[in-house]
Amino acid sequence: MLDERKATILRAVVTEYIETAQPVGSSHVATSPEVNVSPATVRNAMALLETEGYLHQPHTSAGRVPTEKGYRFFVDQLGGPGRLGASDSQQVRTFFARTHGEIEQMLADTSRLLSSLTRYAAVVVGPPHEVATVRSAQLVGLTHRVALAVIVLSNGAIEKHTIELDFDADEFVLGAAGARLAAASVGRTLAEVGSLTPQLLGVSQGSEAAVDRVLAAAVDVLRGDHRHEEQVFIGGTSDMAAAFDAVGTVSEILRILEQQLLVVNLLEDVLGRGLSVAIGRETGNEALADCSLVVAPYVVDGEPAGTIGVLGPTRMHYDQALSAVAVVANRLGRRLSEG
Amino acid sequence: MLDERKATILRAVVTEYIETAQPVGSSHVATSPEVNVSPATVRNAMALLETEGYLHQPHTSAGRVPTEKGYRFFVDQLGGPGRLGASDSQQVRTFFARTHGEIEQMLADTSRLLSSLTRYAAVVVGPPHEVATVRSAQLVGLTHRVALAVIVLSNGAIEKHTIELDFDADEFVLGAAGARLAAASVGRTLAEVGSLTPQLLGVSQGSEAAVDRVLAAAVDVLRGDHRHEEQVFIGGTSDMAAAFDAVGTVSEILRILEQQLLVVNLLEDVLGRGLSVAIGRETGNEALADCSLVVAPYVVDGEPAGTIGVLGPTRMHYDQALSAVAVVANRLGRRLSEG
DNA sequence: AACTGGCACTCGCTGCCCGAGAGTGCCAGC
DNA sequence: GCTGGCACTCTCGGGCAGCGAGTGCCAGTT
Repeated sequence: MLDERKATILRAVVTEYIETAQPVGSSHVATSPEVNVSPATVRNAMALLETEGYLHQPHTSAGRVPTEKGYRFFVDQLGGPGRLGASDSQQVRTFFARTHGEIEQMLADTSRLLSSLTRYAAVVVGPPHEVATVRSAQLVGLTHRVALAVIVLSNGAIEKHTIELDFDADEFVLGAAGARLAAASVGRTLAEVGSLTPQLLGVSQGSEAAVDRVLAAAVDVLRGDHRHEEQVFIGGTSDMAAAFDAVGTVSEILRILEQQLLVVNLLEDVLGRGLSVAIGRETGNEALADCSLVVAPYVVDGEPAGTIGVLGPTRMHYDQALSAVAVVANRLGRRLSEG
Repeated sequence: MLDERKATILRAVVTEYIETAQPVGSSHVATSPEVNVSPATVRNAMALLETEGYLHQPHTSAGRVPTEKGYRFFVDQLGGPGRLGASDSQQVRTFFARTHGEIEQMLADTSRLLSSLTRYAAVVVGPPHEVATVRSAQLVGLTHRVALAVIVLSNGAIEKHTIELDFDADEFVLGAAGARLAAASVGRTLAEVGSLTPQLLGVSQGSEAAVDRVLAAAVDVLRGDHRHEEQVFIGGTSDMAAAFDAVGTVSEILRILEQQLLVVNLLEDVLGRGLSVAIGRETGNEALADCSLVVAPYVVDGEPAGTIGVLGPTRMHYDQALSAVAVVANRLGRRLSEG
């Protein structure tokens, strides 16, 4: 489709534009070491590249700027993530050697790591709580008619839900209900717990009506809420902002990032289309027309568990971003697998 | 200090500048209804206001712009928060009528409410976990040598800490240790639990050495961590961004907001100085020279529990921001008091 | 046939000038 | 003590020229 020379020239234009953010002209390309032809030849090639849709000319007598198609070619011919620079990979190594403790803290720190590596905004989507199994369940009374269901999951995450009761439940009732909830749910996933009602209620032996009512309320709450549970951690918005020059664009992007559910869907949609890079409108969001998104899933215990990604301008350093995302996803998955 | 006329003129300049972001000239001020003197008189007054440091002239033959001192006068003479507009106070009312459930969710939603009311960035600092008392404590095993201490507090918040053990603890040991931890900590504050070691270990009766070791590790972790526990929720960064015109400024502000600890200290420092508005450098942070901060504490069960605030440009709508912050702080405190 | 050098052309950018307009300070008069 | 008037300052926008980067095309060379 593109012969070797045109590919080289396109590559040079994209690289240069990513670096300088200025339209790049033929003579500049001709000085590049990989291209040893005259500016005139470059001009012919660039004119062709423009008619084929890889480049765009803001106005006559300006240099060329890559189109989305141009970036797409550039990214495709990179052929997957490369190796990380020495200091960066050192940073990743020490980060994962040092980090420990709560999973949320770790994911939040990971988003900071990723943004510090790439200098763009980083998104880390936590593992969905559905796949983890329940380790412990407990009901704790807060006020007369409000109790808290606290469920510890096998990956160290905690689900908590307030339960509003329409009657006073004393400590004893809550304790009994909690014990039965625990007995019925430990070892199962939250989804299973949610669809557990009939059997669970069937266990009723002492048949304290109050206990049954508490249990019903608890399971009800758990069933209702186990859907939008992916946690999202976003870091490096300041770096992202610095990469754009219109404050309006920045504001729009921030508005997107504020809607966590939307961000999760965005990443998973891109991943679902089998992409690891979405360029401009490929993200499926008009407001991100000037952005690119680099994503990767991470795998915990052999199962895809979550997604991480980097959001920057279309003129991002794709090679760096790809390697950083790949390495971090890999290490994060391994770290979470060992528990 | 300022006679009535100069005060009126200063007020008019500030109001006008907040509205238009353009330097305001004498003739424009003279058309304002509160000021019925000629432009020439206004000019004299404005020249004085400038020498006294309330106004600044970007260049000869431009209008005047308020200085920090000018804004300060303006804010002081507002004399506290006014009433909220009808639709805004309706929005607050329905928000607090509808909201329920987890405290974190409520605080996060509150930050969104506040940013939607003011169109600036909103910061909500959660209650410190030190003051709440422990309702329930539990140890749950995650892997062979990692356990999770789950502590439910009276305000519905949850503290969780991973405990890394240097030996294998079975379910029985964890259960026993958890029970003793619960017995010793329920009803106390986390700070008290942290300084509890001697007595707690003294209770040892069955004297299982493993149980004691787990307990020691647990208390150790709890003592170490009960300091920086205020959670921070930030909303409306996109609105904030839209209020500035230099992308560099926005990026710097975002960098501040990304450091949650710094934000907490910022708000509490301002509050500690007895201010409810910090203008420009009054915030104590050079990077916020173009920003103002409106803060208010909220009170739960008669005790100051946390802080909320709004961060916008120095030319913010102080009256709106003040009322919004005051009303939301008030309602939030009441909402959290009733549990 | 393909590449190259040369050339004419386009067009944005910069600097300059100039006039309009907004705003000021000051002064004399009421 | 306020006001109208006036001269002055300075920004802003338009118009214009020169520069330079960049282009397309063509004829010549290999």
